[in-house]
Amino acid sequence: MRVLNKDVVSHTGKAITIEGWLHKKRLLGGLTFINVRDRSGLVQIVLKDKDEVEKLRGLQIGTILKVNGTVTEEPRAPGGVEIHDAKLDVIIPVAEEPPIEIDKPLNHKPDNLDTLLDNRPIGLRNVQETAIFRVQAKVLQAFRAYFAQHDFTEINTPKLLAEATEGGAETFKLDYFGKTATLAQSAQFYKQMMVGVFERVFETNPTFRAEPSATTRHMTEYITIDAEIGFIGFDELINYAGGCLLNILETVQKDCAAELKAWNVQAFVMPAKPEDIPRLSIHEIHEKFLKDTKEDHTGEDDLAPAEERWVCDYAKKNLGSEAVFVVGWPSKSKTFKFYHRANQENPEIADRADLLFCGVEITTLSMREHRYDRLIAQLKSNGGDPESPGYAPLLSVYRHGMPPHGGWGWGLERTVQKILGLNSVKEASLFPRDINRLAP
RNA sequence: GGGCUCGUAGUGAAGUGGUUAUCACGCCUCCCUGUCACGGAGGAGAUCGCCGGUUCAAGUCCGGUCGAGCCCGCCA
Repeated sequence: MRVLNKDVVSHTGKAITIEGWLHKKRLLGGLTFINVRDRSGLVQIVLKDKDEVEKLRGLQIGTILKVNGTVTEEPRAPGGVEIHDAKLDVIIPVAEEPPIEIDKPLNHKPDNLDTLLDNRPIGLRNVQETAIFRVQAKVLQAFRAYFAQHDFTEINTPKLLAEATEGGAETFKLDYFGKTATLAQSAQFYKQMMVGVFERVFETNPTFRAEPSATTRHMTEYITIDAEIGFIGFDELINYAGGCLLNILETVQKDCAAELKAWNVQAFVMPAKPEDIPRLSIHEIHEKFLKDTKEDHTGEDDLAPAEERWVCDYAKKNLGSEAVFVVGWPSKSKTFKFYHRANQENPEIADRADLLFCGVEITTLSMREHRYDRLIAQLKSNGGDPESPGYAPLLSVYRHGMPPHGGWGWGLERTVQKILGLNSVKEASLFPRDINRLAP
């Protein structure tokens, strides 16, 4: 009966069996320490018998071991217990040394990102790398818990599509039995259709963008947490997103203390709800801040990356928050999609907010235009053809009753990147895809 | 797509135009009974990304090429 490493401590004095990977050898002559890794962590084994030590000669980290021994209390051991009088059973011997170190923190300097990612299958065994993805799994759990608490239904929508209709991002095209298919750049239309069914839906879905972006915050494939909520107003939608972020941060801080410590993460500065800051006032105060430094370009319709970084820094120092909602997006702009809804009182402004966290946009949320006639008008003025078969499924649900609704697309890897303070979003993806990388 | 920077053992780094390219980790051999980045002695491992040029002499300078990183643009 196999005992997990994390449970070894509760078997003190007993003979047990553990199984796992050889993680570290330290030979001190008459005394040898080895660490064995399993899914629950590491445990230390003490070998005094020369024959047992000899079984490990020439064997590298990664060797699969079965170990029988007695759990012994030992203050000098990590965790206070270790395994004595061990008999080793080498299940799978490994002679090849790992291409990258797995028993001490890996180099995360941008210059070495390529090596880090090339050696990903083995490098991920490094406990500090593993920590990134334990946090990511926890963030996903926190999303699901939050959605469950608020009565959402989890859905899955197709990623192989006949044509791109949402506009904006470039799509990947591929041969589909002689026709051209595209990879989904968004679940937008499908989740709106599902509002007509479930009212509240969410999906954790892969998203594909054929943008030639080479930055620390872009990948060609990433995970979006899409949510769409019916019978809701703009303020309420913002509150849901703020509550969701707070829930994620609290969950991670509570359940991933060791992982955060491994990455030297300080406690988050986060109020119950992040402030709303109008986009134009960010331009204004940022320009004032820059004064005669003209290093940064201020975008007409969007925030420049430098402004996103700056406003989060500003909010942390002055507003007690590492997150802000940027509001006040123009409705007469290419950033205003045909399905967006303009503000009732001020039609020049969209009911849209971007959630910035630690200097990067992690979420875009907006109210959707739910009135059929206005939707058609906006589609036409954006150059879309309502007769196009790509729009037919979406438009049909509007004719059969769509409530006021809104939702968001939330970047999972960016969220984890910023929680852990990683340089690049690619470090928060197991096997990232970018304009140059399609493997491993 | 534009700009800038960088390519040196498996990994991370040093290297003023001048002997046999240096160091740390890892690996191999030996010593070592409380290590936990163990320690000590020795050893193997590099066509210095690639091609060409300048020079008596190139890891070093120049040009090209391939690869990577960062910023911008685009995008989320």
